Order: sequence, then C-alpha cells, then structure tokens
Amino acid sequence: MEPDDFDSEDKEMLSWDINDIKLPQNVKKTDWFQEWPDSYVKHIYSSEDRSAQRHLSSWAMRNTNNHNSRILKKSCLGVVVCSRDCTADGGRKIYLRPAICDKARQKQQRRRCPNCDGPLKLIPCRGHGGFPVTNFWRHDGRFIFFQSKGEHDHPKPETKLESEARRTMKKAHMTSSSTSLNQKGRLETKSLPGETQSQGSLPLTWSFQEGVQLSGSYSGRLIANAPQQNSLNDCLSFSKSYGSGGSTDLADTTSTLDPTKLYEKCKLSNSRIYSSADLLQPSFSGVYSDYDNLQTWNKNASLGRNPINDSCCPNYPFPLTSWPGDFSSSPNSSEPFFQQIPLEPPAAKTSCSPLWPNSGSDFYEEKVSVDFNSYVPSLTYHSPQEDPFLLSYTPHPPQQYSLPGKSRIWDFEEQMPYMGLDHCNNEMLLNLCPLR
DNA sequence: ACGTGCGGGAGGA
DNA sequence: TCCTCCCGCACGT
Repeated sequence: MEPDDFDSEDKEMLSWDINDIKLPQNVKKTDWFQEWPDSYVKHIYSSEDRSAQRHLSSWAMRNTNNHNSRILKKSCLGVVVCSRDCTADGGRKIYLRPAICDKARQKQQRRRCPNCDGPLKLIPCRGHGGFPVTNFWRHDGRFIFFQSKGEHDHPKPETKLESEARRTMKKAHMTSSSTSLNQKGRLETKSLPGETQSQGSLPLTWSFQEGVQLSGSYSGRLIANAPQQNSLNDCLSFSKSYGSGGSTDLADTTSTLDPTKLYEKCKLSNSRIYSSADLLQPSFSGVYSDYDNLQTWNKNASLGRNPINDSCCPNYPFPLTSWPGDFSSSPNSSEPFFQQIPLEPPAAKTSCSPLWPNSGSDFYEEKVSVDFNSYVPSLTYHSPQEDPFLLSYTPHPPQQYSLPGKSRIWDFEEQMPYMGLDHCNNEMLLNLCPLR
C-alpha cells in the first residue's frame, strides 16, 4: 500500500502515541494479540481481548511505576541464563524466565542451572538506550492501546506458561518423590534424606516404565474414554492437583493408571484459562520444533484447513486407537523436556496472520477445545543430570530445527501431516504431563 | 509462593 | 521534568 493511499483516519491509526491526550477511537480493525512484541511497535487491541486485558507478554515484564495511573508501564527483566553458558542436549541453551517478583527473582538466581548445575545469571535487558525495553498499556474506550519502546537485546525467555508449567511439574515431581519416599520408607524402614531431591529416587510411583506402559497400553483406552471437551488447561491443573498435595491420589492413580481416573483428575481440576497464544504458541512445543509447527500450520493453511475448526474434531488420517510411531525409541528421547526457541512466524509482527494464529488470543481461548484424548506420547527417561522439567530455547536460525532431531520430527510429520492444532496441543500435553 | 497493579519515594540526568 | 529503581502493600491465583 502506498502512503498516498492512507486517508486521514489511517494516518491517525498510525501516528498516535500512548501519551496522547486523545487516542483514536474510530478503529476499524483491532490487532491480534502479540505475544512477543519487539522494537518500536504499536498495537490496538480490542478491550475484549483477554490477553490484552491482562497486559500479557511472553517477555518477562515487570511493572514500573510511571506515576501515571492511566498508562501502565512495564519494563523488561531480560532473561536468566546459565553463567557457564552450558549447552543442553541438542545444542540448546538455557533461557529461563526471570521471576517477576523481586524476591522470587533473587531466589531464582540462587538456584542452579537445571542442565549443568552451574550458577544462573540474569542478563538484563538494555534494549532501550541502555535501559530495559518498556511496554505501555492504556485502556481507552473500546480499545486497549499498546506501545513498545526499545528492541530486546537478549534471547527470549521461557513464556509465562512454560515457566509456570515447569514450576508446576517440579512441584509435582517433589511431591511424588516425597510420597514415593515415604512409601518406600514404610516398606524398607530407612531412607536417605537427600534422595527426595534426586532423580534417582524419583520414580517409585510415577515411573518411566509406567509412563511407557501408559503410552503403549492405555493410549487407546484414553482415546476411547475421554470426552472431547477437555483441554490442556485441565491437564495442567491435573498436574497441579498432584503437585498441590494429592499424594495419595497420586499413588492410587499411578499404581492403577486408570485412564478414566486420569481424565477425571483433569476434568475435576479447576483450570485457569490459557489464551490461544498459549495454546498455539509455537514456543510451547517441546517434542517438535517450532519450525515444524510452522510447517504444519502452513500445510494446514495450504490445504484450506482452519485450525480453529479442526481443533475440536481432528480428522486424523489414521485410526485414533493406533498410534503410528513409537517416540520412545528416539535417540533424542530427552528432548521433550527441552524447549526450542520459538521461531518467529513470518507474519508474527503483522496484525493478523492467517497462517500463524498464535496471536488470536480470545477467539481461540473461547473456541478451542484441546484434545486430551488424542494420544499419550511415549515417555522417555532422562539421565539424572537432566532436569526433566527443563525448558530452554535455542536462539538459532531454522536450520537448527532439522538436525539432529530431524528424523524423528519428520517421521512424525510425515505420518501426521494434518495434526494442526492438536499437534501443538498434544505436545503441550506431553510437556505438561510427562507422566513420570 | 508468586504474579500483578498501585503508589510513595530516592536519586540521576 | 522525566526516567529508573527500590520498597511495601493489597489482592488474586
């Protein structure tokens, strides 16, 4: 579009500043929510947009007092990295999300790298003239105006969802460990104090072996039994419910691995609502690269498939009860717990991308129901050194995504060319419910 | 426990 | 005056 084509209204749409006394109100088209706003961008969201309402960002943004109650200002905290600059399996780096709360962040920096146990360090954001990138939010009329100043000079951290998921899983891990240990203690009348934290003592109830059994033996039943209207949110809550004290339940459920119980656990747990940005966010994938997600999306788009429509009733090209692939045999079996860097979709910075609907928060939030029953991936064992809840990104170009996990990824991709949204969601399921 | 928003206040440019 | 940063508080999840 040539500049001449802009009428005065269009110009108004582009020229506003968050500090203007009057902001444009005759907005014809609001933007899709942008999860990774960068550079000096402006967006106008609908006031109905839940993500915008919550002033969400996948960058770790903390509130900054600008002494202006009408304009909310947030500044970027940067990213937490391993001070040894260690490299995880597959060449991935550790990019953790800085805790927003100051105390939590201090605590976080005292923790060790989940990959190499080295000290962590915070890389501050200096993308705005040496100061952190700032985001501004202003509610005005039917719209929420967003403005970003500065360009992030650091890698992307985990998303909020990933961070929460990791915390949750860690909690669940601890709970199951201590529960297991208690049970073991009763049986063996002795235990080592340090073991509760170690992987070695972990899997008495929720073991790798059981996970594999679950995958191999129960996926069909899960598929057959679980209703459609379940979601990953439930799954997360499910894991939370385990993490928050359902220790006996955990033992019960894991000992029987009754998929109905599993599902009921999910269903009964009150879940928070995730935006579609969460659901569709490419960075959320762990098993498959974002690049592959993108390809999947592109395939879907090129096939005229609407991921929204597909999400509820996936048309899998194979019987649901037979899963075409054994992922546990992957040589890179630890990968599901690592996070690849989200490859920015080609249209991510445009206001609306039909090929990459990661930004359509509320629409998807309301419409998408995620299949809990699509599959339960096979689970994999991790060496004691690996933090099974580790999520990290790799700030490398797309080529990285093809190797070395390419064979697995493409095997999967080729067998499952139409997974679309469920593809993503099931990855999330795997990430959030490692069932170990 | 942690995220989020708000506000007071200090200190620097 | 404007900015960042620190702190505490309240509230929600």
